[in-house]
Parts: sequence; C-alpha cells; structure tokens
Amino acid sequence: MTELADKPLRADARRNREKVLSAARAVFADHGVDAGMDAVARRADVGVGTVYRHFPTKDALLNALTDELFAVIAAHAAEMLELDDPWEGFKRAMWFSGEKTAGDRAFAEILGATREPEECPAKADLIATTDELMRRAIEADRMRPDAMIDDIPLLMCGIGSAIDMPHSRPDAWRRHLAIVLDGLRAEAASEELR
Amino acid sequence: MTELADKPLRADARRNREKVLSAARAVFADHGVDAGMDAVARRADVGVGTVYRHFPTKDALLNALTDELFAVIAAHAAEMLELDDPWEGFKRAMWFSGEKTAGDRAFAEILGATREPEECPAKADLIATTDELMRRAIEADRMRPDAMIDDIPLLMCGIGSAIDMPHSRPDAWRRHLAIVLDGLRAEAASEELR
Amino acid sequence: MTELADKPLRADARRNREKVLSAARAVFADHGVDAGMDAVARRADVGVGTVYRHFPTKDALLNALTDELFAVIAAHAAEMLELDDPWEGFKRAMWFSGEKTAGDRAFAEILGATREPEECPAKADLIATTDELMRRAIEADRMRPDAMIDDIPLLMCGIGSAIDMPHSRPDAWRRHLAIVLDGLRAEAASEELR
Amino acid sequence: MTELADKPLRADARRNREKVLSAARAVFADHGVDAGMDAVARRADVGVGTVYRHFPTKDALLNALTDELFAVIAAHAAEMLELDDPWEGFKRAMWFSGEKTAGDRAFAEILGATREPEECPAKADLIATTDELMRRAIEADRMRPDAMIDDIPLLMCGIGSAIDMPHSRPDAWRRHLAIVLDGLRAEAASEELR
DNA sequence: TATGAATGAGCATTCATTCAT
DNA sequence: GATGAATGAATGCTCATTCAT
Repeated sequence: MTELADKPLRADARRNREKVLSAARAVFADHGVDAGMDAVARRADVGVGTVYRHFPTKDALLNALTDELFAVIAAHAAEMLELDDPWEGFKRAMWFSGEKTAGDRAFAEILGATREPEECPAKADLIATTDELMRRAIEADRMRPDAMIDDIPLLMCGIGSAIDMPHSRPDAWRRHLAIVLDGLRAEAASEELR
Repeated sequence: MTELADKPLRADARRNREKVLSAARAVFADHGVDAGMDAVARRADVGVGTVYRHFPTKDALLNALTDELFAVIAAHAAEMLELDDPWEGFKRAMWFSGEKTAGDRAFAEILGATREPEECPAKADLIATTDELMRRAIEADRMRPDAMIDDIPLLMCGIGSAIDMPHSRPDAWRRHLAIVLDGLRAEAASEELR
Repeated sequence: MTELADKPLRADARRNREKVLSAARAVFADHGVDAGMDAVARRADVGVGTVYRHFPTKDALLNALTDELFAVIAAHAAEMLELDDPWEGFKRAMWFSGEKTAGDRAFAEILGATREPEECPAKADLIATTDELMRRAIEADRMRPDAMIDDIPLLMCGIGSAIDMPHSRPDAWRRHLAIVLDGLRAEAASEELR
Repeated sequence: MTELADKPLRADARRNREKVLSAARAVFADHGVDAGMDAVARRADVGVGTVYRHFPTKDALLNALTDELFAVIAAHAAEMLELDDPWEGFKRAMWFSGEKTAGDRAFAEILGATREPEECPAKADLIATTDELMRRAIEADRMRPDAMIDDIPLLMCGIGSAIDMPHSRPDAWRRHLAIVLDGLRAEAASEELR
C-alpha cells in the first residue's frame, strides 16, 4: 500500500511491461495491427494474461505503442524548435518523423486513426510542436502561408504506406517527402484548390 | 445464341450483380476492407450465396470494386492525354483521381496492396497512362525531372487516409494534393534526399 | 394421360434423364458421394433444375444410380440361377458383383447404407436372388451351412473400400474376394464365433 | 522446470483434453466423420476454441482419435506375438481388432484413408506387428501362403460397415470375420483369381 | 419444361478477452 | 502477479434445394 511496500513488486512489473511493449513493437511493426495478442505474448515470453494486465485491451496496447513513438518524435521536434532557421527545423522534424514511420508498419497503419487526446498525450504534444514549427516557418516567409498542421498526417500516411508496397523502391518515401517539402516552400504555392 | 438470346436470363442476374457491387462499394467504403461478406449480402438484400456466385472470393469482390474505380480513373486519364498542355493534363488526372479516392475507404486501403496485373487490368492501364502523362510533362519542362510513377501511390494514400480523420477539414485532401502538385513542378525541385 | 399423348414429351425427358444419370454415374464414381449436384448438372450439360426435376433430392439420385447397378448385378445373378452348379453360379455372381463395385466409388460408399426397399427395388431383387443362390449351394453341400445373405454386404464393402486405398495393389479386391469365397466353401467352416 | 512444476496447470487442461477426446469419440462414432466440431464441443461441454486449442484442425483430432484406437489394437497385437501358436495369435488379434472397430463409425470410415505415417505412428506399428503375425502363421503352415497384409484393411472395412446396417444382425461382423479367417487358413486356398 | 440464379443454414477456423489455477 | 487454458462470437466459404424467368 505504501510507496515503499510495493516498489519491489513494481520493479518486476515494470520489467514485464517493457518486455511486452518491446515485443509488441516488434510484432506489430513486422506484421501490422492484425497480428494477434498471442503472438505478442509469445514474443515477450510471457502469458497473454500478463499482456492484458498491463494493457486492458489490444487498443490500449496499440495506443501505448503509438504514443511512445509519438513521444520520441515530439521530443525531437521540440529540439528542432531551438534551431535558428525555422524551415530547417521543420524539415528535420519531418525527416526524423519519416524515418520512424517508415520502419513501423503498425504505426503507419494507425497514424491516421482518430484517438482521444487523453489516450495519446504525446500526439497532442507533437501536434502542438509541429504547429509551432510551421507557424514560425510561415512567419519567416519560408513556408507557404496556407500550410496547416492538418496537412502533415496525410503526408505521413503516404510515407507509411510505402511499407506495404514491396515492389516500389526502398527510398520511395524519401522521394515523397522531398516532393512534399518542396511543395510546402513559400515560393512553391501556386496550385489553386479545386 | 445471339446477344439477345441470353440477355433475358441475365437481366436479373446483372441487376443483382450491380446490387452486390454497389452494396459492397457502400459497405467497404464505410467500414473498410474488414467488413464481412454477410454485411455486404445484407446490404444488397441478397443471400451470401449470391455474393459468392458473382465473386468467388472476397478478394475477387474487392478486386472488382477496385478495378472498377481504376477503370473510371484510367479512362479519364486517357482523355487527359489529348490535352495540349501535358502538365495541365497530369494535374487534372490527379484531381479527378483524388475526388474518386477520397470518398472510398476500401479503395484507399487497397490502393497500395500489390495485386497481380491480370486481376486488376485497369490498374495496369492507369499506371501506363499516368506514366505517359508524367513523361510528357517532364519533357515539356513542366514537371521536375526526377518525378516517378512510384511517387503517385504514396500521394494517393495520403488522400485516401483523409477519410479516417474525421476531425480534420473536409478539404484536407485537396490541400494535400495542391501541395504535392506544387512540389512536382519543374521549378520546385530543390530538396535533396537524405 | 394416355400412353400416346405424352410420349413425345417423354422422349425428350427420357433422354435428359439418361444424360443426368450417366453424368451422375461418372461424377459420383470418380469423386464419391460428396460430389456436388452442380458438378453432375455441369457434366450432364444441363441445369441443376433439370437434375432436380428428375430426382427430387440428391439421395433419390443416388438411389436411382445405385439401384441401376443393383439391377445389372441382379440380372446377372438371375442368369447364374440357370447354371447347374449352384456354387459356380454363386461364385460367378460374386465376381461379377465385385467387378462392378470396384470401379464405382459412390456405389461402394453407398452399398451398406440402409435404404427402404421401395426406393431400391433392384436391391431387393438382388437380395432375393443371391439368397436363392446361397440356399441352393448350401443344399448341394458346396457352401458352409451357416452362411447367410447378411454376410454378403460386408464382403462387398471390403471390395468397395479398395478404391480408397491408393497405395494397395489394384488386385486387392480380387484377393479379398478369393479369400472370402474360400471361407464360404462347405469344407472351410471351422472357425467358431466369439 | 521439473516434471511436477508444470503439472498443476495441466491438470485441468488434461482433463479437458480427455473430455474433448471422449466427446469426439462419441460424436464421430455415432454420426461419422461428417459430424461438426461444434457438436464435439457441445458434447464435451466446452467451447469450440478449447477443442481447437488441443487439436489444431479437425483432421488432427480425427488422427488422434484413430491413432489412439490403433495404439490399443497394436498393443494387443504385440502381446499376441508372444503366443506359441502363431495362427491363434493372428486370430485373436483379428477378433480384438474387430471388437474395437465394430463400435466406432468414424474409425471404420477412416480406416482405409491414407494418412502419413508420422500422423498415425500407431498405425504403422500395427501394420508391422500384423505383418509379422502373418509371416509366422504362414511359415507354420497355418495360413495360406498368398495372404498379405493388404488383405487386412479390406476385411476390417467390412467389419466396420456393419455399423451402417442397422437391419442386419448384431453379430454380422462376427460371422464375416469367421468366414474370412476360415478363408485364410492354409488348407482353404483353392479359389483362383479372375 | 429447362435453366441457372438465389437462398441460407452449416462448417472449419480465428482471436480478443476472461478467469481458474 | 503471472499463467495460459477456455470462451464464443464472428468470418469466409460451400452446397442441397427452391423458384423466377
């Protein structure tokens, strides 16, 4: 009950939680969100029950996984906020984000799915940070003024989809990102909405 | 024996085939490819057996659905080949394609999935036509010379993903396409791959 | 109603009935009783409806098929009744029966199934004739006196089963019949029931 | 780690496995191999999932069932190898085998089906043992020299078929076996193959 | 009357989740 | 707490039979 009393137990539990998370990351990254909970448990060398002790539903596990990645990306994006050149900061944030997304099938599949902010706090962070990066870049006349935070998820979805297209080149997502970034430059804006 | 001779029997069947196709389109567009065949049948007001009579497997139904849309898009793209301005032709083809993709969740989900060309003949057509449109636009110095046909599916995936993001604006995909098109212009190329 | 009034129509119908029967014979003989009615119809180059017009259920078709074979065998057995040597007559009836059974998977599968005599009139005939052949052979002291008509179906089942055992020799059923016939001779009886 | 360590968990599972096996035995014995897995589960008072946990496919369940019976028969046959009188040993093995076969419809149906030896190890055993019993009986001039192991399955099939013939006497299979055994004696051989 | 499209119960199998040990 | 066995609704698909044309 006291903080001290259950610390020892938590040490074990925390280790298990990590084992589950990293197994889940591997399994879902490889096989997509349709992979089964049993596969996760097996990979974690743990019973399914243990998986469920830490994450009440598959969705919760997926959320945790996703948010973890969001957290990494958000942290990097926050660092980019320190750069003097806001456009450079935005670009680097995008390249980093792409790198993470492209290697994780489940993350790519989930990216777009709407989840409540309280389930994905890091996602909210990332959105806020990216928004700020964009605002600054626009202010500095480096990004087209009509660019919006909503444009980013679509870009990321394209990047994530590259995983499912085995016939296309491995650098497909890099080409895509380069094109979008060029399209986001201040001087690029010319296409009118239809 | 004549064309007319076997129409009578098929009149009903054809109507049912259409019913199935349009129910499938609705169901899969709404709920994605994981929707069940029973749901399709129910929506078509038809027994499951009927669905299976027209399409031997779920995959075949999905293929038919997809290819149908590919065919529409490919036909439009072929018309765009007639235009004098190759860049304009390419752009219009993309806008049309986006319009079709944005409303169909299943189509968006399937877009990337590799399927044998013989199962999706229209897809092959579309690829060939789009390739030609791009080749001409590049030749006319209107499109960046490093653009490739492989870039298009990623773009389309982003557009399709807009369906799964109910909180974002309805014109999200339009903004995305505009950005990508601007990024594809001849004068836009400046981002280097990392 | 009169014989003459519906003969013309029956000519067509009878031809169709024959087509169905022979298709069914081929299909069931090849693939066993689990073959589908559609397969029969396709082989007969006829719609399923036509099959059902002539035979109200799959079971009825199977009955007809079986009974037809029973009729052939029964006719032959009846001829054997003419022979002077009753044991020889019985033996020949069995060899003939084996020959027919061994080539027809469905017949073999069905042989044992109890069917109402009115559904299989020829079976009743065959039983009666075989019974008589056995009675005479016993009376002539050529067959063991405790032999019964009930022993025959079990023998036939063994013969029919040879079809499903691809690894065994093609003459397996012949060896089996020879053994049983030797076991049925008057002088063979020595094994007591347990 | 030790044998005892994992017994506790398995106590329940093993009981369930037995429940499933015996339910399956009952259901398949009664209704043949076409009985459904749901029926097995219902009879075992267990969810279908449990049946599948223990046996990955219906085929595996059938194999287990069959092989279990083969094992019992094979064990008995091995004992018969100890007898001084090889013919008596063979006979007893057959009577035992008949007793087991006659009560199990599924076993009878499956008997002939070719299965990979690794799926049915006991079947291979039984074949080897029976072969040896026959070899010895022939060597001792008690069995006809042309008898082969391949003759046995046909005999067993006949015995198994007795289940499907409710109108015939309950001792039908016993009569059949007696006849075949008499036909297998050394002094019986006289029928020539046709 | 012949046709073959339509029907829908039924089957083997999977998998997120619960719970006895 | 951890385990993994148990659960059962759901899924894709088949096939005997019916019925509109």
